[in-house]
Amino acid sequence: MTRAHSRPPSSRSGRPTIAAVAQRAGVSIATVSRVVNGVANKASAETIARVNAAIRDLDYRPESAGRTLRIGQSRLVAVLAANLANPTMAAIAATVEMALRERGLVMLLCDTHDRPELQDEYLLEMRAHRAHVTVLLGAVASPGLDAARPRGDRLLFVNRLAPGDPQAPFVGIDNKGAAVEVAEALVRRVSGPLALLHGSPWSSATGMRIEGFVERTRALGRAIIDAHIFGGTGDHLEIGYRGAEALLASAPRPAGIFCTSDLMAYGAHRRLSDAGLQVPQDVVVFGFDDNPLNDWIAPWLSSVRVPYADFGPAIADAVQALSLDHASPVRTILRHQLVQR
Amino acid sequence: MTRAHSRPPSSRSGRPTIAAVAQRAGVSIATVSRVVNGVANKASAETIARVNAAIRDLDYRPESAGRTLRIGQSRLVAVLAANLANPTMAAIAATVEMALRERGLVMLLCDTHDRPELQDEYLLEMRAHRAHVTVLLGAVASPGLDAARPRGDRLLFVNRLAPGDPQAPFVGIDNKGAAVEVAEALVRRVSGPLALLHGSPWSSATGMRIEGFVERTRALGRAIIDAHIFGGTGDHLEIGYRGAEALLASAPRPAGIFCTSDLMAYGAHRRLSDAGLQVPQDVVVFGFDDNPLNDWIAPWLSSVRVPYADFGPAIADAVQALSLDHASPVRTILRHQLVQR
DNA sequence: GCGTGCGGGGAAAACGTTTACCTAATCAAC
DNA sequence: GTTGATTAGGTAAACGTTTTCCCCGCACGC
Repeated sequence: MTRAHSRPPSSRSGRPTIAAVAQRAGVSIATVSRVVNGVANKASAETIARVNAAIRDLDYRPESAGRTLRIGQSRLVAVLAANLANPTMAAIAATVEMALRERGLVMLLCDTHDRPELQDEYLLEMRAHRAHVTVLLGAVASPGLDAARPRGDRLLFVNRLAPGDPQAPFVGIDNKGAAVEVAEALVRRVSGPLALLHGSPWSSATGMRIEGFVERTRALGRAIIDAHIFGGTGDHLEIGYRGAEALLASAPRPAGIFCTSDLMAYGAHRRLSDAGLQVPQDVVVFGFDDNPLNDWIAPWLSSVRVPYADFGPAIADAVQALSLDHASPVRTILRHQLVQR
Repeated sequence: MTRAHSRPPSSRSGRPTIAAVAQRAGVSIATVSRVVNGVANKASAETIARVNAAIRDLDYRPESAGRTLRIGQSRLVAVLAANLANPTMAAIAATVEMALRERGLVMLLCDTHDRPELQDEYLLEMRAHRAHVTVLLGAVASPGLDAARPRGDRLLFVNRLAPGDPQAPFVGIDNKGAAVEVAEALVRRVSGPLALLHGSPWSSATGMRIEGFVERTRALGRAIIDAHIFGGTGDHLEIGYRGAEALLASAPRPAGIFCTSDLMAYGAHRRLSDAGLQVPQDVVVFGFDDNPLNDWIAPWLSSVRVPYADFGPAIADAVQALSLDHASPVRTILRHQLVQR
């Protein structure tokens, strides 16, 4: 049996702990902690140097569980994305992650698949991890969401407003304004009735896109053919395909179509191509999001470009504002841009 | 009236703790813990029921930091993806997340952008979080990676073999075999020389794709025009575009092109379209990955379909095998499929 | 001479779990 | 009736941090 010292310098797990660093630097663990966290006026320059040397020598990095337990807050920022298969969401997630990292935070990314039960499960899980802030990248109404807000969980809504609470912290674009611009552009480019293609409008983003487009189109004296597809799997690609199919049967056939998402536009385009129609020569198609791949694979698609690169910093800033000053009403509207092809 | 007991039932943070549950159920915290974790033969059916009732009443969920600290292992599975902007990676990440969730694990997803420093930073961060396993969804050689293995970090390599250690736990497809099939298909479909379009082959996946294609094409007596683009940003779309440009200038112009990724194929297609060429009528283009959107937006593209839906379960299984039996050599080869369009 | 403030640093108490021991009681087997 | 195993449950010690009190020494103003 090894008659060990009073305390082994590194834990049984084999990792260096703060105690090991303290021992090597010849100081107390309190001092090490203060040096690591940069507490001012609590250590001489010489002590700081000694501690940092020990940290380097031992390859020490503080364990997050210990800190989280003590602080009651982790450095994890949970991002609950509605659908990772959507390239726009994935692109936003990537920029968010980078921006958070620069601020010393770590992104925890999940895919809720737009399902309320999954969203609720994740909300609880993230609470258990004492997430710094939970970012809902496309929230869906759910019981767990209703429960989370009064409980004091810090939530940030992105793209879609909080269901039932338009005042909740939000980062996104002016969906309605953008849809108005789409209507104006389509009226300018084609004649005759315009088509609107969408699924169930239960999210604020979809709702406002529809609203803006309908209002402006009517105001400009154009008829609207509403080709909504409710029910089914809710898959945007399929909605687009089936919606376009319905439109092909309508007379007169609309020469301009507004789809409430790029994915829907992809689906619609597929059906139109199958029917031998050229986009945009025979029919102009507008999507929404203008995901980063469009320039390469959908040069036929007009869309509303959301500034995905700006989302990262904007969300990271909002996250920090939210954790510093709980009362501050965060609301960031990013600038979109019409892309016509 | 609150008669201050010896201990408040819920911590100052306002959340119910295991102590609160114990008090309400009239048992010790040890018993609550055992019930929560399903330890057999340590609680009567009646006690279990009482504890569960208390848990429901208080809306209790164990805090992960406490558990992690005690166990020395968190339920986080870190996934370090090389490039989230690639729809295939995003799709794989989504299936991984779902499969892990079914096994009670949580995915922590990061984007390394194929940069060694970032990968190293994340490896350390995940170690600090005591990640269950770290999954490298496209690893890149780096000093931190070399350091992590002897240290005992549990690593799982997906798609690309571990740089410098082909024996390390791996989940992926048979890249070389797939590339052989591509060569055979192209030889069958077009005549004349074939083109190979790729970037720097520092990853095993790219390397084996090149190897398989080159070997088989030569064996079949066809010439190869190698249009590699090294340097630059390394962006696949751009590589494809510039590579196609080089091919347009070559005589004779190849009637079949193999791009080592779908993204490259997108870029190439864009350049070919600009030149007025039709795919696949004028030139057959093969990509690799066949990401889920191809059916909709790239009906011109032939590709190797990786079974992204199978990755989730396969990776989750590997993660569990790795954490149960450290010695077991994990190696899963998933079945790919040639998709010709 | 005396308070007073400040720079520098240590001891120890949490934070919320899990689990190694212990103790009783019950029950089957001899 | 004594053993020995098994079930049921409690006590208390970790796990690795941060932070609140302390203490000490020294300079400063009076």
